[in-house]
Amino acid sequence: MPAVPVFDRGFFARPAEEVAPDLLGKVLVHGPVALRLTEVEAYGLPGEDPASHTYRGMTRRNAVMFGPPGHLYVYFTYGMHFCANLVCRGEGEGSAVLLRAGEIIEGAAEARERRGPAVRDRDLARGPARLATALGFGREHNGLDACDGGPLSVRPGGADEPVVLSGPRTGISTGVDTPWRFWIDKDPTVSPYRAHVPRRRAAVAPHG
DNA sequence: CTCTGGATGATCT
DNA sequence: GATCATCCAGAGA
Repeated sequence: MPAVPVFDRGFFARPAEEVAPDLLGKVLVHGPVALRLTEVEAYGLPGEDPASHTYRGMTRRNAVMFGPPGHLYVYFTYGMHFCANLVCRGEGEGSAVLLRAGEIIEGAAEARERRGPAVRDRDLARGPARLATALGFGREHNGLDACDGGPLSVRPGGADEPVVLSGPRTGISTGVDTPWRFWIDKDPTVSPYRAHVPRRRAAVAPHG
């Protein structure tokens, strides 16, 4: 049987804003679950993109983003959610593409087991934290290589090139003028756009 | 569909 | 101490 073409490290060794639209329509595979990517966001370089986790330089959390391209960067946020990126550019640079949404095309049973029995098909991976859950990404997957022939890989999608649109990134408080969110036009699995809303934490009961 | 607010803890200043 | 690349339930239209 023919070998399945898999995206190599060179595919990711480019600016994230170029890799991001190229990922749309491609298939991200993690173990038994395969997902057709429908929405992604590019995050840029230290000192250049204020919305990027690498804006202020390397920390323990974002260290994987400064490593070689083609690896998975998983981070924990809002006290309960994981989100996943694919590292771009070259080692030491600090850039990545956030995986925001997709359509589950294989392993729907596993994805639903992780997401819950009542979740509709199109909502299984509609949103970055939902996508991470559906694919089973957690802390232990931070740094996982998508180019080493292991359980994580990116493969070609169908022959038809998707219609790609772009606009401002979702849920961020800075860098809102950079149109580095990319999605497939009219795809039902694309997450609804939400502007960032600053919110105060619920007031703690005053001493009693 | 839209809007609102709560959950919950790691991370960084 | 404030923020956070979010999700969910509930109310209203």
